[in-house]
Amino acid sequence: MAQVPKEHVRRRIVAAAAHLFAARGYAATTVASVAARAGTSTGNVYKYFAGKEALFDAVLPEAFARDVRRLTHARIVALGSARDVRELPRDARYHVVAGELLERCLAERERVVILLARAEGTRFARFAEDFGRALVSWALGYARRAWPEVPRSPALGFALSAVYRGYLRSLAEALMSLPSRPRAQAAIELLTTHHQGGLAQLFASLARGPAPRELAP
Amino acid sequence: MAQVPKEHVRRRIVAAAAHLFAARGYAATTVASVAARAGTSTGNVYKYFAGKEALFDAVLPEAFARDVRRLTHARIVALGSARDVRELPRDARYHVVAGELLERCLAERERVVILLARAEGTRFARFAEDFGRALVSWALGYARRAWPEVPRSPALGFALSAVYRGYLRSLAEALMSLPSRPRAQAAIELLTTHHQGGLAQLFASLARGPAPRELAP
Amino acid sequence: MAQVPKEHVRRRIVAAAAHLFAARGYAATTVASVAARAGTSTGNVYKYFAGKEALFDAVLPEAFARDVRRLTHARIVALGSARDVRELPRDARYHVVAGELLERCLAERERVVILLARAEGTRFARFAEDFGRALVSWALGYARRAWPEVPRSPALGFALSAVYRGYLRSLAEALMSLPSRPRAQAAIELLTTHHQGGLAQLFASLARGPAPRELAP
Amino acid sequence: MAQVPKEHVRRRIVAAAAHLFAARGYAATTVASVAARAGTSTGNVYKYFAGKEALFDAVLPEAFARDVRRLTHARIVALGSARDVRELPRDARYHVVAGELLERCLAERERVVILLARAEGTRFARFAEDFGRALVSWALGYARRAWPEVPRSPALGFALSAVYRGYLRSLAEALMSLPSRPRAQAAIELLTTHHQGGLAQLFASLARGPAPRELAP
DNA sequence: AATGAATGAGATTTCATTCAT
DNA sequence: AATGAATGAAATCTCATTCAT
Repeated sequence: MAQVPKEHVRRRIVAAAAHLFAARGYAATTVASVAARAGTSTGNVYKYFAGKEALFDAVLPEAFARDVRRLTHARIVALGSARDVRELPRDARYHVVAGELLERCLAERERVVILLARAEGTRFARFAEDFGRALVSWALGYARRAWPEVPRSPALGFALSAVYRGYLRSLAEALMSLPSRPRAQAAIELLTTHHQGGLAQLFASLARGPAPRELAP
Repeated sequence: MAQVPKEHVRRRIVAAAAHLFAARGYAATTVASVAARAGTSTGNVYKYFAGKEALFDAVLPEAFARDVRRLTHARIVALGSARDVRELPRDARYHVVAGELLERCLAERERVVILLARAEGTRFARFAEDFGRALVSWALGYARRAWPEVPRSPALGFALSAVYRGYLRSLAEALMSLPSRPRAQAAIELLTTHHQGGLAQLFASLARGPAPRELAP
Repeated sequence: MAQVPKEHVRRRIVAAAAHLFAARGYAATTVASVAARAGTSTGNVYKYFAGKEALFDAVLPEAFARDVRRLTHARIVALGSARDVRELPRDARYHVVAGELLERCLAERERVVILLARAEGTRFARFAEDFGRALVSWALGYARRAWPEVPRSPALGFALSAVYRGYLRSLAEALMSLPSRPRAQAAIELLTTHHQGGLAQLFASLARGPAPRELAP
Repeated sequence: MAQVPKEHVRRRIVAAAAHLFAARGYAATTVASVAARAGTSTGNVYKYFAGKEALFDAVLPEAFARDVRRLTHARIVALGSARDVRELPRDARYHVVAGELLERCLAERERVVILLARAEGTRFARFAEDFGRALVSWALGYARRAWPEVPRSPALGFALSAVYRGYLRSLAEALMSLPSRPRAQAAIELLTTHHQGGLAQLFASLARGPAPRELAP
């Protein structure tokens, strides 16, 4: 047998990498610093991972990004397909981030942060941007049912995408900064309330009509 | 040899650096690329600036950050001190980013972007975070006058700070992505509407009272 | 102007690399050793070449390999198409390596050596082997006209290919070891005499012709 | 723990090393790959050998190189001391590589290959070159008896040495590439025929004897 | 004795900074 | 003042060698 159980070290390396990637970003994190934080040597990291990229893949597998996308889409569809927000189960109301998605976000904080805000230099560099755009198109579909008069414009397209990206980033940072689970969840609910209140106000002002009774997702 | 006025070259270097820092971030920008874009040589950059950090200081002087902070604070105070939003001059209504601050943002897009979103690796790395926190404390003071029942909680503190940072970031990205002045301004107005609508909704829900007639800054 | 003419340094680097690649092989040569021999620093080598591979390409461009192949083929065709060796011009007689090919070999000794014997780790790793096989097939075509009874066998195929590769290698080494041009040329002629005498003997013995009267050990 | 006889493991390690050194060369072979092929661990290799060099010594002991040298010399002396080639025993005739030497070559292919062609980076790096020179001096002695007019010249010295080295290398490659014993032996005979025919031709031409009637390309 | 994880020196490559011209 | 070649420190990655189990 070897002197330390392999799996133990591997986990320590992945944890160290996740922490540092989330804290400083992929590019600014050196393999040496990961090794140091994991309590091992630079060379040894390469016993477990083929290289820095492979280490990143272990921290943030493609499947994770897929899940985030899928779960988010599912939430939007669920919220949007309800004829009226009042039909939604009480605690799901207004919340894009709820259910399984919320669980994942809380359980895998660092991954969410990296995916949404620290992926510079990786294949997910554009994820937040692309995802923001996708969210906008999903959300616009829903919004048009409530406010059919909402016009199209480049500025609006940009603003919505920025708003969604900002929302996602905020979620990521909440997960990052609030180690206690209930606090993180509370913050997410506040952020979502803000996000949706903002969208409602935005669409209402564009439609020049009165604020709708029920809010956008 | 050449009697090119020093100031001319210096400005070209600063402009090139501002552009590249804003586009790729401080760390990812090489001095060589700045020199190339400025149409001069690497070595010559060091005739004008002591090093990469000094170049950054020239692009984004402490005074600029101070101005952003001061002008923003002034706006918040102005909005908050009005007994009623209806007292505000018409076109300033609801807008944190307006007046001189808006002018500066539009005129010096790149600096704002760098300050709020591309400062990784510089002494402003935490600016957005700290600034977000400051905005929160200013805004909370105002909010408490309108919704005295709003409780204090770490989650709320964090959420507000995140919301403000997200707002600032969105502004930065709007400035970055929309080169046309009217579009950038339109996007900023939409972002501000969203931001303030969101805050109103957030405070209202916390106060469990009805949404107020007039919105928070 | 810079402190040293660029072209001068570039040439020194290429020359140093050519020397070391030829002496120790590509893989065993470090960029640092090339830089040292060129009288410069490791980092500076990268001002002139994108990397070790690019440096190799500069030392041994694809075109050089193509020329060696083409000129050799042309010689074999020229020799083989003569109905009788006695028809060949006096000084071309017997010589695969003559004319332009000989010139290139003498003028670019190190490149020939690298191509034929020190290319491990580069895209020319298999050049000598492939080239040997090609030479065999060209030469066998000619040989069958002179000795139609020559049989086919794996051992013969292998032996011919080895003989040709050995011949090429010898040429390379002659070029390497004999700095004086007349000596190198003299050695090449001797090597060619040996090579061709050996082939004649080989084919003759296979054709069951008489063994020559005299034999060297 | 395990009471596997030490000698068994040792042999497996040496065999694995011999195979890999012959296939890829000393420098390109990693100790880990040797261990893997031997079905043991890297660490354990160091229980049997002080290091990579010691492992090489075990694969290719000085005695082996000495034997190759001695047996070859003996063959040359035997061939050279016969007043006439016709006095030699039939199957030894013309063959430098025959008898015990041939046996050793066939039985210990890998070692011969390493010694003659894959010793880059070891103390035998120059063996082939030195050995070629030695062969030349032995052979020249013999040749002068048959062709007393053969002149001395640096080019001739070099050419002979190259020819011998090429011959040795070819033998090594035949041993490498032809796993079947009869084929390897057949190839060796063909290579030897070529080698000796070439020498005869070479000496004859130097002695101003007539060119042979037929010539290969 | 055996394992394979761990180490650290060295290789390639990048880039802020310096320096000769 | 201007140039861009030169330098050297640091990052990624490999591998011979050591060591805890």
